[in-house]
Amino acid sequence: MPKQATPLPHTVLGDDTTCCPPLAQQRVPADVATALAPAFKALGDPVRLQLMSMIASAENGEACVCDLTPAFDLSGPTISHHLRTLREAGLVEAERRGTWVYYRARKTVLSQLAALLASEGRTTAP
Amino acid sequence: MPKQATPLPHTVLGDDTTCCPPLAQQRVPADVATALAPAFKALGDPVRLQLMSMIASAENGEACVCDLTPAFDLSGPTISHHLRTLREAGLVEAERRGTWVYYRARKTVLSQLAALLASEGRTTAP
DNA sequence: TGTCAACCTAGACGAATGCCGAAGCAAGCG
DNA sequence: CGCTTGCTTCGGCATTCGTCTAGGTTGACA
Repeated sequence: MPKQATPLPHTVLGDDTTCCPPLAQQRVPADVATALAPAFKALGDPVRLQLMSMIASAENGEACVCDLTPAFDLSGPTISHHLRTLREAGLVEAERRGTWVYYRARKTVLSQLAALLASEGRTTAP
Repeated sequence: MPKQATPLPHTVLGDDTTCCPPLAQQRVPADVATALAPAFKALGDPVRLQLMSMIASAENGEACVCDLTPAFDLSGPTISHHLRTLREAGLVEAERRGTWVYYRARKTVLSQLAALLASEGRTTAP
């Protein structure tokens, strides 16, 4: 019975992760770096960066794979593979509705990454 | 005399790149994605993410390699290779002063990446 | 000048990545 | 029921990546 109710077995990053003292303000510990690096790695490919943008900027916050795939000169399986990478990095989540699969951006995670890179957080508490 | 004053031949990203309508607000064009992806890829490794943080959060905004290397269980050349990757991604710049080499974070670039990931920019201009 | 220390470059090698075609599920439709 | 369409998974290559050891190159100092 390896079939269990494990809805999203991947998803390393949680929505509630309080992981975000700006990178330039406080040294990132090794374990945090290990947890966050996959997210940056997932964004470190032009195709995935575009996919991420297309999903995040889509109309209802979600995009159908059938709209994403024809935007590239790549095979369906390859796009699927990139989407899987984004999913496993915790950057998007997928949902099947009828025939089509929709991807939604996890904006909380994006915000965490943005906060980590931001130079000016609130540099000094008065 | 192939020795020329070529201080930083790599450095893809410029300080003045106006590359940053938030990813979730407007679809990232292919050429922009191609230009930015290497920066994210460079951050997509735990060691480099820590290096980046150590450099960016260092005292005078710069860190000596001699301080960075012993912080990891890795050989000197490996650290040097990671620093080179960060340098070629335009995230840091290096300078030799006497015996030691100092790395400085290019905070402008970091801010650009942060702005790209930020969900809330100023969503609608009134 | 010789020597030492700090750092980079060169070359090698196993592991991971990006890509594809083929095959497998899932939904819908005849 | 079977066929078609949408998407994923599987198995395979060629390429890139992370790491190492060995060998420079640069600067300081006796």
